[in-house]
Amino acid sequence: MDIPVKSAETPRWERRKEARPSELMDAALELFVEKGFAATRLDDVAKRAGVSKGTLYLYFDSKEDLLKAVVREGYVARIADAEAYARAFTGTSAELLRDIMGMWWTQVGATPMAGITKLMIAEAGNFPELARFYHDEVMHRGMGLFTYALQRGIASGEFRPVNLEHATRLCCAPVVMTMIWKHSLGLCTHDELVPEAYFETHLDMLLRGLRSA
Amino acid sequence: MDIPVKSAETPRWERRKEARPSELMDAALELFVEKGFAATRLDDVAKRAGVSKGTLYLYFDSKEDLLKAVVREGYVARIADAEAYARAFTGTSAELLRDIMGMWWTQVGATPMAGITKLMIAEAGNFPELARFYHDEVMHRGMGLFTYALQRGIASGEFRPVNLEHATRLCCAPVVMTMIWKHSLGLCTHDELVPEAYFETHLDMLLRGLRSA
DNA sequence: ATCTTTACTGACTCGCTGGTCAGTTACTGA
DNA sequence: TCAGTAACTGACCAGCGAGTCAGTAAAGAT
Repeated sequence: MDIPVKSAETPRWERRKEARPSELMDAALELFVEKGFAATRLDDVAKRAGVSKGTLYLYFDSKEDLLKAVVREGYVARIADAEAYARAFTGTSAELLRDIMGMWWTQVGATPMAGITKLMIAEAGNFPELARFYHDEVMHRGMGLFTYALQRGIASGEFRPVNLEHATRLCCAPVVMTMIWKHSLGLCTHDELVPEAYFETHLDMLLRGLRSA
Repeated sequence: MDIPVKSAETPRWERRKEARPSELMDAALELFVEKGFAATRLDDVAKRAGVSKGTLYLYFDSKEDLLKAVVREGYVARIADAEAYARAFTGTSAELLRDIMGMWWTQVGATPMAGITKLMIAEAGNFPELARFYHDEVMHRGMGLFTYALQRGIASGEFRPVNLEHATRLCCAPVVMTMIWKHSLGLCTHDELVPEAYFETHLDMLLRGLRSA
């Protein structure tokens, strides 16, 4: 009697214990960035990952737990790589600044991970511990890279002495703004901005401002 | 029998038709900025404004309507004022840049209104029309002020020719970032940054980068 | 004083969604 | 081939909060 539709064909679902968490986190990242944390339904996250909501709860304790996983996952070891790169660098400090900015954009800014920054800005008030983690482990260490390059240039006489805290922020602000823009107001405009060209202008202006002459 | 507590004292509530809307919008602004749109309860908004939720619905059709009112209200005519100021300005373009930035910070950045920017970034995806309104009427016009000052300086030979689109964004990014920071990750750090000093450094660097020499 | 108007209240409804769990089905290995 | 296991499903529940409305009382009119 049972209707034997698709019998012996592909099973209705597969067991894929390994792949599920990252698929769920990818789906969650997209939706959290797009709609915000509170406005995202877990049913939708599960659907986008191709599973049911029950499965989501096999891998994550709660919605907040999922958010934390998404943020921690996105951060990964990229900053540590960049730190090692900076320490080993032997060229001019101007080149180092350019490299750090380029790596930041190509490996983070131009990827979906850039959305995490927007997400943390939107949700910092509701998840203070998570915000602190992100601030300490991502923002602060990331900014530290620029501080290092600036300090290095000043020590060698390549740059004039400037307020390090201020100069570091001035390096980062245009890049962070561009990442945020892409995932917020930029969505409702036909944006002609070419980030790479923009950052080239940014570096040019910055280096003129840092010239020791 | 009725317990005559506070009889003949202050009435339980007052009729204040005129003041209610702005009081409600002020309360809503605070909570939206603090918790985000979806995570804010209208009961809390009403309570903070000292009324019941029913009263809120006398003045606003829905939660979304309240958000729109808050955003439009915050924007007000400040930009128009600044535009008039810029057109009438007779000093150097460097001074004009400094004035625009200073006015922006003191009249918006340093007030609760700065939170609207963060709010729009967080909610742009959920309210496209509102985001477009904010983009066109606030961001775009605001950036136009800097474009004007830069163009003016280039025309007079005070600044060297630069990509206007890029330079405009470079002027704004540090200010916008500081406003956003104040209302997000900045909440969980004992931030030592003095915005006024930071913007002074920003202008100094910027003007060195713009020097025509 | 008393009536009328209307700003305001707060208890209620109802849809929605985070979270649960008993049951189902794909795999495993003997 | 046929249990045994565990990954997965989806119907369900409980609580929450946006939005409603019949009733209340403050201010104004007569």
